[in-house]
Amino acid sequence: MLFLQMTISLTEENYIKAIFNLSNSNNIGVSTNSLSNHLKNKASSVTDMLKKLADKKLIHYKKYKGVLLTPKGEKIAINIIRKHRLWEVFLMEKLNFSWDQVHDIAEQLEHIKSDELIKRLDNFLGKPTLDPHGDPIPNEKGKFNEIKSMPLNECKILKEIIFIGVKNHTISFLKYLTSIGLGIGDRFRIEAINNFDNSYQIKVKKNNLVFLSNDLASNILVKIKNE
Amino acid sequence: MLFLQMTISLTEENYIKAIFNLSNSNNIGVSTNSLSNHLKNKASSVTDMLKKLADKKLIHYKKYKGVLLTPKGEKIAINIIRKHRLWEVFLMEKLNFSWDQVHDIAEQLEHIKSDELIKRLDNFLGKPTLDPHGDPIPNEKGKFNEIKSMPLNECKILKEIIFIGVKNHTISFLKYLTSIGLGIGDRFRIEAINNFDNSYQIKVKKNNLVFLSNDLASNILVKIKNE
DNA sequence: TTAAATTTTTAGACTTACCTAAATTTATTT
DNA sequence: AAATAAATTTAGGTAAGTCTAAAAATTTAA
Repeated sequence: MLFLQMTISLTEENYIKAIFNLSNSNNIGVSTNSLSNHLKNKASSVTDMLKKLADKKLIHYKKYKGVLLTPKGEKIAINIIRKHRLWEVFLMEKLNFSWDQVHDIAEQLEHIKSDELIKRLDNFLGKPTLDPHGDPIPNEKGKFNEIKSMPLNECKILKEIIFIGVKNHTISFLKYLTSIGLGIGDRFRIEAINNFDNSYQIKVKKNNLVFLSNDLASNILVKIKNE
Repeated sequence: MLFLQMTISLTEENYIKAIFNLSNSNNIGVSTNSLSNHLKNKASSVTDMLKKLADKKLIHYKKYKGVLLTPKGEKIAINIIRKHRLWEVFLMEKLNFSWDQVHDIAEQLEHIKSDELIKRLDNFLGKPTLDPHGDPIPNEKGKFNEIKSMPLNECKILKEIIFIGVKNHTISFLKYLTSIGLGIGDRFRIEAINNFDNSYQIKVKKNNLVFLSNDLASNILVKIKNE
């Protein structure tokens, strides 16, 4: 049995990435026009490429109906995003670029083909889980750390949650967090959710229970630990 | 007055690099066939591209006569080589790749377009002048450090010379160099060349005169300081 | 629910970078 | 200096990825 390694062109990679980025969590297909706008190509060119990607089983495509990535296509998209974000970390942390300079360069670097390179780059950077813009970096298996702001829509009472950042960067907010004993990197569990005002009671490691108002909770970024 | 930035495709870059690498120091044009072999393209394809590069004033091309790079073309070639070698240093020194793994990856990375990136990478790596294979890395202006093994064919008596490496890596050779007071990084001047046996007398900084046999001299790598 | 507007696809063409086969030029031999 | 061999170019064709213009399907609105 012979397995041929399907090659994916740079252009195809860009279409796959665009489809991924334009996909909503609701499973509504991405329209030809939105891809056309996003990629700055004519809609007719998009249609041509969609046929090609469908032939390669990277997308589900029904004429006039918009597209979604297949699992195979999604894996490719996530890998490109992983590479993009790791390179952004490299550019900012090692080469001291500012956040507004890195995108265009990472856009080129994300297409470099070498799994070993990305493995080593990941290690070199200390296996970061967030890029400099605060976007999550999927791991080698394509798994994203779930980074959300509270309130969490699912029941996460049982899982360990890590406090990884804030939306509101005012000094007073940061001081308040410190005063209640919540620092970046702290792990906690939700002990109770008060349905009346959507406030939380959380237990920070080695500390007492802490009360979080919904307003406060919605300004912190958390990561739900990968299983 | 409007200056249009000429864009050079990846393919064109590879042709320019190939022409540079196949050019001898004697000014004999590179043949279509040698490019065809080197690039693994048919000779007819090479001819097509040569016409295109000539239109862009990147090469001097006369039908049936072979090609040479114009100063403009050479500048581009040297910049690609600079990028390639800097990335190789990065891959080996920062990501711990072995020398046989880096070429293919650097072959991709050399085409990333960003002057600022290369400037910062160069700094990050400590502005190296040699890549891991011992090949010289041209500086930002495209100037190569002259790295040669002795005997030097030109008269370099007056210039300061830096001892930067050895061809022969045996312990006994290295021990001998140490014993005569010559270590890597040492600067010296040639004080005399003995025409009879092509041996040298050199003056190492702050030391006495040292005698170098031709045999010994031809096993050390030196850099003639850029003016 | 039919007409109008919008979206998407089809059809046909262009450019880049490649190919094969044939023609031409240059180099080598006798 | 012909004749042959080798190198190079020309001519015509292909695939990828784009385009414009026109046709078809879908959606929106009267």
